[in-house]
Amino acid sequence: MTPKPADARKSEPMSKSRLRLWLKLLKTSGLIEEELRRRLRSELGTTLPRFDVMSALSRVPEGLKMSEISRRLRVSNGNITGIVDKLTEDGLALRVSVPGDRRANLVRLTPKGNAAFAEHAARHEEWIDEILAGLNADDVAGMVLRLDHLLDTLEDD
Amino acid sequence: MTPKPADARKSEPMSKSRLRLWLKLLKTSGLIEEELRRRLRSELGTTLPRFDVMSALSRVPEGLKMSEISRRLRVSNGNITGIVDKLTEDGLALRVSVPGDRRANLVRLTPKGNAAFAEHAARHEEWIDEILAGLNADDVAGMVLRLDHLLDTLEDD
DNA sequence: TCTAGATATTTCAAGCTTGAAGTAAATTCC
DNA sequence: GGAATTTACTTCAAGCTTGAAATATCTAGA
Repeated sequence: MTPKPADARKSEPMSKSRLRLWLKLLKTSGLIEEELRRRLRSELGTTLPRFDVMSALSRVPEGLKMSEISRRLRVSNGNITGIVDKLTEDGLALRVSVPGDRRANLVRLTPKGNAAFAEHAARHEEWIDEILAGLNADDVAGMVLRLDHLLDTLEDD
Repeated sequence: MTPKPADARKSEPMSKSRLRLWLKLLKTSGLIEEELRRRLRSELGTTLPRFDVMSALSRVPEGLKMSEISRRLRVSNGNITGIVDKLTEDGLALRVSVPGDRRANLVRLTPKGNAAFAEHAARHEEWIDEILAGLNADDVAGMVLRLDHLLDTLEDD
């Protein structure tokens, strides 16, 4: 990790600088994610996966199919089964059968789930604001531009 | 996820744009990480945590203490115990006692471990180069600048 | 010396995650 | 209609991850 002089970097192969970029990206998102997990746990008694599922559900009052949740969150079906089970045990979500398709369920937040998530989402937004407080509007806009470009290149497979 | 018109964004509170930035950052690193995990698994029969531990060990031929590995990788001590156990079972790493401190062990790559990691690291670098192929030298440099700035603000706690 | 505290590691329970295999129901096509 | 395929979901084993508790050892201070 000892930084080389700037002029040495220029002659470095692209693969090395891309690798360095990846390591920085990973470190950055890991640090932020770790902080969020800690706060979700200690201040709200929940976890990031549950927060993510509730977040997806909160956008669609009529509910989402299990497979739709896993598609949106990019995680496996089996994973969602377990998380929705837990949310259901805690009275935050429920499964509703889909008329005309006995294979599927719609998962929906309960009123209790909605109230809990409203609170969680507000706290989450405050935390991000605090964690990223060192970035001004230009920093944020510049970073978003770069990330959009990167996401574009990633998403055409 | 429906994008608002650009002029609507300007009046949006900073907390919202910081939140959007975080979601993009998370998505980006998640997509790349997922691809790396898949390839480590299918092409090299290993996992990201093992790769990370071997990577840390490969930089220090004389070995690292368990606690030093967990500090560098920012994961818990108990976690490292399990991963080093597995690497040891596979003959890729070994524990060496530290003269003068019977509490600690140095963990070291075996010759087999070194050979395996050299191969893994080369493939890993190729994959990153391929995954980030859409970014040219300027893109990479610009992104690194932004990330360094963000890391600076994160690391003064 | 003795003892309080710090350090190094392991163990454990609980939870997340995946990919594969299994069940059930719907759809397509001959 | 009936067989083959696809879709929806659950179950399971294996592995990662954490935080807390348990051991063992070392270190520093009274």
